Amino acid sequence: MKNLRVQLQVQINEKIYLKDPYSSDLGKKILAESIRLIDSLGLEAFTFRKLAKELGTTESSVYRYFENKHKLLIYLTSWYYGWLEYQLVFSTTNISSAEERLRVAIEVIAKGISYRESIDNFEIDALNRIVVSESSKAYLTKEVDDGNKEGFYGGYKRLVGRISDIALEINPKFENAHTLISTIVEGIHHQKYFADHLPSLTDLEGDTTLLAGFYSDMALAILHKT
Amino acid sequence: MKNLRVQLQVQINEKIYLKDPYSSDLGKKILAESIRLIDSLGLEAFTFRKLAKELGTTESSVYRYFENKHKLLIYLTSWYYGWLEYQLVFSTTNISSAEERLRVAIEVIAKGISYRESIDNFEIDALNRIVVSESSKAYLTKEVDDGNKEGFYGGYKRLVGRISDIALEINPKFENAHTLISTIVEGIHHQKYFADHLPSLTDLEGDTTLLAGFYSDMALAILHKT
DNA sequence: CTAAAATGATAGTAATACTATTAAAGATAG
DNA sequence: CTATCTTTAATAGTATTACTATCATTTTAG
Repeated sequence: MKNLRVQLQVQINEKIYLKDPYSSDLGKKILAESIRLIDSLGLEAFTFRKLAKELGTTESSVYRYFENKHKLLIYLTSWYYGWLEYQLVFSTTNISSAEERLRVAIEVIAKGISYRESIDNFEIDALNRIVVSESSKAYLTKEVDDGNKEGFYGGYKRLVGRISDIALEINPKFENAHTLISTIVEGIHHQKYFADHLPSLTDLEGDTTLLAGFYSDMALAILHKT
Repeated sequence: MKNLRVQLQVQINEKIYLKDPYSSDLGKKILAESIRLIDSLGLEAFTFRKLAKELGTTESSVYRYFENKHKLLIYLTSWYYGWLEYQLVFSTTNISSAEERLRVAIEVIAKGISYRESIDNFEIDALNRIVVSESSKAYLTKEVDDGNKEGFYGGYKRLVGRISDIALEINPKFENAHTLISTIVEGIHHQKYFADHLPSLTDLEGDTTLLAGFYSDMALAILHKT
């Protein structure tokens, strides 16, 4: 096993970008800095002009990589879900119990990406926060159907599909696996946001273990009931 | 009982608007037309200029009522949740079984507002769609904490609080009532959206009875398990 | 060393998100 | 019924956003 070096790369749908940001230095800097800026300004106040200024480059250079900030957001969330999928597969192989695998899967979603897992020097905490507070804007738009046809949401769908399969192992007759899992994934994000900003809408305080515990219990309760 | 006439009015936090849209004809037209326009253009492409044009009035007149389109969105969702709260109270009084009340409550959320209930001549279907696809943008913003301090999200919180109370009647020891209910309310909206736009993330096809059934079963499963 | 690719510099346009000012209409009170 | 107060309309203007285009310069790869 010596000298085993794995080049791990999240595969992103090519239609999301104009030019692969991983193909150049500037591209990678655009990703890293946009994570920092979107996190600090919020998606609405974030602009390519501000991004370019932070990077000491020009607007037109940024536009060479992404058509607009919405596509960039889709890129970032796709990257995130791609990474989580890897995380998920990695953490659940060799666990024979489907119930245990479901618990682990939900924990992965609740924990998000952690520092030691990340290869690129993105600010992972910031990316986690972006996913919590901005990711639903990636699909809550009038262009969702076109984007869906182009496969922009494939990463998210695959993740939900994979966990749904685990749920179906637990109860093959359960008819709402996708509904259940997408509810849980969205739920985790919303509860984290509520814990930080609208605490009367939640009982949790942002503790990811408790959060994962709640949703695991809920999933198992309904999977066993039906 | 003859001549019983009730003036039903949803109470809206005064800080949301600059001038009460219910206080004038133009104000009411702004509400009605903005519902139609936001539904057809989406929030991003919706502007006060376009709204004014549709109404045959001017931008500055619209700005006299609302500071910006975000506040207008908050107004519309507050109105919606205020109405739903009334709906909820009305539909659940005189039901002695807490379980049955929870089922009815979830059905109310899933069904949204229906035509015969509406007093103002808003396009109710359009408002229901706006809530599904735009309402989370009302709080997913950098200004959420200020807005929360001003009480902008009171309607939503009260609704969740009320249904949580029903859940607690069923199981007084349940510690995650708010988490459960806000998950369900958000879940209902997301599942409706997924059914229309990202069907592989759901198993339901937009049938509100099935949707309500799923979430009721889920709620009761976890309320009884714990 | 040269060609090709990538970036930088600069400019420009249409639309957005407002604010301000003044004129005209409508309602209301004495 | 007129004076006045409020509301709306008309017009203008500003800073910013969201791009697109062009061309010069630098970097990189063969």
